[in-house]
Amino acid sequence: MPHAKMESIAPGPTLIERAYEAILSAICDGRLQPGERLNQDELAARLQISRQPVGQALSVLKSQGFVRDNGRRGLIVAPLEREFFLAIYELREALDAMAARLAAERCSAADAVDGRRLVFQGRRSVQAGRVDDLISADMDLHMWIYRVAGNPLLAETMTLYWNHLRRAMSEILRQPSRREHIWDEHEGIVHAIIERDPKRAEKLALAHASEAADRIVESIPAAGLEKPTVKARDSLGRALAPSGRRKSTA
Amino acid sequence: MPHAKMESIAPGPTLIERAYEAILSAICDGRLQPGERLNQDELAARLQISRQPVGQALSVLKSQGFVRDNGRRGLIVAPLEREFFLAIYELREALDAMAARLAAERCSAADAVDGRRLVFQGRRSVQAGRVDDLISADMDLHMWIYRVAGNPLLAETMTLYWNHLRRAMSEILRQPSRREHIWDEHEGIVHAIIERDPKRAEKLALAHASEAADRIVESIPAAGLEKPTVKARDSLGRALAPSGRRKSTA
DNA sequence: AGTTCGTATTTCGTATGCGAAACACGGTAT
DNA sequence: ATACCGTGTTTCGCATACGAAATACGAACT
Repeated sequence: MPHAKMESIAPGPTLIERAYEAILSAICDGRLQPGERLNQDELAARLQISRQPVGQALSVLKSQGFVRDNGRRGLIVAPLEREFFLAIYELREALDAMAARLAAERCSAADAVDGRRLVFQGRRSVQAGRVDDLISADMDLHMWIYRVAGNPLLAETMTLYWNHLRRAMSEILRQPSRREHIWDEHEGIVHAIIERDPKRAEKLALAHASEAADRIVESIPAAGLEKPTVKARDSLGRALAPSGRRKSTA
Repeated sequence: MPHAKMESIAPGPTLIERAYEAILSAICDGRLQPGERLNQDELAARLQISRQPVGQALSVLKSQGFVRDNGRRGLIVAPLEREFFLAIYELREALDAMAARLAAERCSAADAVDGRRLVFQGRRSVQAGRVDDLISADMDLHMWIYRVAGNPLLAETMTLYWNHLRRAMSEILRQPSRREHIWDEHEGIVHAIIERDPKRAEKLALAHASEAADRIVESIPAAGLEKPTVKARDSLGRALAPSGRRKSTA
């Protein structure tokens, strides 16, 4: 008896995946500071799990460049380095330009609706002024482009890069003057895509990425920016612990 | 007393890293077939280590797309899928073009010497006719471009992608007719870079990647290509075991 | 007091132990 | 003969145990 068409249910998120997500998000929004040391025991205690899944999650994060070996003394959160962000933006210029071009070739009517909505929501976030929302809206819009471009690997790769960028972004978005301008550019790109004008979409996306690169560079001081051992421990603990119940930092 | 300027010695490769390398190379050169199931116990036994480092290595390989979840039944080697390679080549077109352009802007005299030597060695490999050597020479040349381009992240990213490509490449290089042509193209790109002609380098690199994409597509059948459970076990075992002290690629 | 050596502590990498969930198989009933 | 069901086996995720290597600290000696 064929039970209709039914696929096997997905094996729920493992502790490894949950640890990965928890640590990654803590790094990306700054609750774990650049250069801060990561202690497996401590992370495990916060997450209320054993060291095993924490270690596996850290292995993956290391391979993705979010954490870095610290000699024989474990791992540290990757510092914010100018050259690294320059490198990311160089790649982003090439990939965003391509993405915009492909998106303009493949944009459907339904996609267009989504795009317009994202621009609207972005404008609203600018009004509201919360920095976290601005970052989310920015990411959402660019992810829309990647999705419409129809290349899953592109979306996946850029998701990683954007997680790196998020770490430096709250600095950039400090000055509210730029915010309107950013969304003017976004709107231009989206319109070019919706109107299926690949050339223009590509050109605008390239210019947008270029500008963003300039802004990043000036926002990151020459040397690595690692604030040594700030006591942001409390908010970290709360955010990492799935049940909210946390051992005090001692 | 400062003992001259002496940096701390690097902590040797861990079992995790060695397991990662061993499994990755087995996947990339086909000793582990697409779709083949990966058993932690078995891999651990072959490598003569415990399951722990094997599991960590597999976590990383999974995050990089070389292995894939197989429901609740562990992991399998990622099948060779047409869409995936199309996606890779789409990215590669953008990134190779950019890399060639940047390399042409930054190529030094010493770089030029290396580039010419790589072309020479490539031609020699074509003469010799060993497929493994051809793949290595191809990779080496493209890695040279990435390195000269001066973007470490680009080199790292493309290394990953090339490891994926290697899996499909031996199929392509079957027909020896193409080989000469490939190295004609390589030579053209290298010359453009050495002569510091970014426009031409970019154009040639784009065309080269485009052609390669076409070749890949026709070499991969429409559906996933997983040969079920071939008995390549013996060569695998020898190659994975650390005691097997010969690197064939060297 | 300053320096140096030895010991305790930290912390990772690795191995092993344990339980749960899915598969494989053989026996039984129809 | 075929369908079904219960048991044994496999295999993974997670926890814990153990040893090595490095640091940190304190005591003793000059």
